[in-house]
Amino acid sequence: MSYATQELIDALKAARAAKGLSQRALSKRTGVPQSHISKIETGGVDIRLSSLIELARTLDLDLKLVPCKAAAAVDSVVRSTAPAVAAMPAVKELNRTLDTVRNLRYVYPDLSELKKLQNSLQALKGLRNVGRELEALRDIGRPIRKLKQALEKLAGERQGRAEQQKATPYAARIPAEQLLALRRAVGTVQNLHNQLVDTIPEQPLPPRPAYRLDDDGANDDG
Amino acid sequence: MSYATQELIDALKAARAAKGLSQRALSKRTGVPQSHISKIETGGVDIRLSSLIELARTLDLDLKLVPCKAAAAVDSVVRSTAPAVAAMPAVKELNRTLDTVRNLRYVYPDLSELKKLQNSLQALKGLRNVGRELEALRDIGRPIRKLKQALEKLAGERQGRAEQQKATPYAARIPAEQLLALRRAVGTVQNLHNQLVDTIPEQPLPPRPAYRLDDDGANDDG
DNA sequence: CACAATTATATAGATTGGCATATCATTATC
DNA sequence: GATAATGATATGCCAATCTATATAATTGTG
Repeated sequence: MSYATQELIDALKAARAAKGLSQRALSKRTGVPQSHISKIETGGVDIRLSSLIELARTLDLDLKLVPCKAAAAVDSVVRSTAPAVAAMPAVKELNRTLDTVRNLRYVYPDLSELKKLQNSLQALKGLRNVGRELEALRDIGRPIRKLKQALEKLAGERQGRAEQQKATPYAARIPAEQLLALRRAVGTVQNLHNQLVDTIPEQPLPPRPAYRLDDDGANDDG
Repeated sequence: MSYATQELIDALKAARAAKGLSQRALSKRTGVPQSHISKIETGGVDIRLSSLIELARTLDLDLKLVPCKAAAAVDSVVRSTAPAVAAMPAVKELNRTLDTVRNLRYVYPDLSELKKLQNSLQALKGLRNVGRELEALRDIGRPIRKLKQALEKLAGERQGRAEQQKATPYAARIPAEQLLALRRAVGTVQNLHNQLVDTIPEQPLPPRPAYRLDDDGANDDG
């Protein structure tokens, strides 16, 4: 496989990872079978143009033929658009929430919902267009911070009562109400993620219960 | 074939045409068989990435994967590099010569050498790096303008003599000397073209007779 | 250890890629 | 003016390889 080819394939792979899409999820969106995506990413197959374009489109990438002379300038332009997002307040909010979650996970390391939440947020961070979703991100972060406060208060109370905390299954360590809130948060994040990954025919972003409706989305599995 | 695919193929085709390369010439340079190039350009075949990259490379194009968001900016950059050439004095000289030739063709519409010359000049215009060849272009334009003057003088003389101009074959309407000069001009232009298309292992540009030496070059046929 | 999700492999079928050649256009020669 | 010749592009045929369906290996989780 030529260098240029490898470079393109790597870019595709990176883009998929940045969006937090699994090969299967990407497959569903593109119509390109998952097994192909696997081969493409690993096996150095000489992919056909239609497949490449399908994959690129779904990853919000455009395949362009630019004069070599302009290649450097183009790279510069591309670089200048991507990290612009990183400086925006939306990402700051996102990072803040991510910190909160990491903090929570330190206290509740076995809570799978927290891990899921962290992963979803991380995936969200990889999306280019997340920068415009400040409000949505605040709506996500606020309840999570509230949740953290509630849990801290709870921990304080429990400390007084000195219960047998280790024996109880970890999921039971926090009241059902908070657990539900947590799951709702995961759902909201993944919902937003799906919205941003690209316009998919699904219900708008207002929080929905945590149960599944379909399995088209990326990673929005239980 | 998808729209995006078609667009890329068209771009390739245009790039080839702009370089004045025949399918066969491109084939020689890329290793991609001419029959494929034909199929690619016409038959809507789902070309493989390696072929696409080979063709692109030879046409001085880079295949880039850019975020859709940055696509417009990239287009702008590409546009801004290409026509920069169009404003340069070298291109002005080229256009001047082209005008002269068009003018001549109006008077001698059947003279195949003139058509060839015009085509060669047009192909030259499509080359990115022609902008640096002001002197060479002047060397081309000067004899052509001189040729035109000579022919105009000749036409004036003939008008007086009132010969049967229509009956004589068109090639005979101008004296052998001028015809030779014309052919020399064609050769010079195509020579320069070959030089610029990209560095190919051939003799340098000093004017050579119009006969063929090999068939590797683009269009440097008789 | 079972279960689920993600990724990799195997075999069957479709299509490209390459070779030889046909078609079409233009030029040269008689 | 007809015909041959040169060059450019398009079309059949066959091997090579990609794409697709199904399945297996791998990894993480409870």
